[in-house]
Amino acid sequence: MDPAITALLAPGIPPEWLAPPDLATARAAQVALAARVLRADAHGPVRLLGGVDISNNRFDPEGRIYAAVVVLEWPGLRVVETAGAEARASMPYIPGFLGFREVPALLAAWAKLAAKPDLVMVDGHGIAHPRGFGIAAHLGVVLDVPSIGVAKSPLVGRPEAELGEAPGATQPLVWKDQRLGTVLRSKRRSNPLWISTGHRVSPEGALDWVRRCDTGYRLPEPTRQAHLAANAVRRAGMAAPPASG
DNA sequence: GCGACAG
DNA sequence: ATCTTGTCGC
Repeated sequence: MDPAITALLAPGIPPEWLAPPDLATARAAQVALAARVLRADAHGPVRLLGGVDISNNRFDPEGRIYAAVVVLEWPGLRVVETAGAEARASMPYIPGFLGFREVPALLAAWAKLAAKPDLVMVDGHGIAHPRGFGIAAHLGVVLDVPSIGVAKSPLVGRPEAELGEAPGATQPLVWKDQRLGTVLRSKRRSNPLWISTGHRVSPEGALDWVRRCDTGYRLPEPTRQAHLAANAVRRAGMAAPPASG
């Protein structure tokens, strides 16, 4: 295990839990770690916003994962730093276990940042997950950083009522009598975003932050920039693009 | 038992 | 997730 990465882990997070040997162990780790998720706004002032995403090749026999972390100033939403990393996938994509596939690569990129974000948006679900531990909650808990899940399609739960067509329309995202987040039509004629608490951010707070990061695209700026950055990392075949402004 | 199933 | 430019529709 890379010491640069284990040094990032919050106290009480066993490094070996990042890459469980089998799905049964992975599931147990999710249940244990989900107990640490804070579903309320419990964070300090936000001056730096983070966005993370990964990119990979459809049929790369090497199973390489290219991760990117972008840091944006708040307010302003300008990208002030970008970090990338390449890692081997420890497991294939399995719905419900995305965190184990992508988080290690994200941590490797995170370790390269000069300044860490105060709050991060993740491409995927937070607590809107079978065991309440989607990738946004996963990253948030292992780093103990406030996080928000911004997914492009559903995993569990549904809008409380029919979602309006107008841009800005919302519906509470509910599952098993719990409000986990919000379904948001961020853009006209686009499929909605599935926003949920990751860690240290309430379902309502998560929606507020996503709305503050609207730049006219379907995705909020942090996640949108992270997606572009991850693709750039992969196409360049490099793991450490220089910081930009 | 069967279908659903983030990226 | 990714292969890919222009094109159709609102």
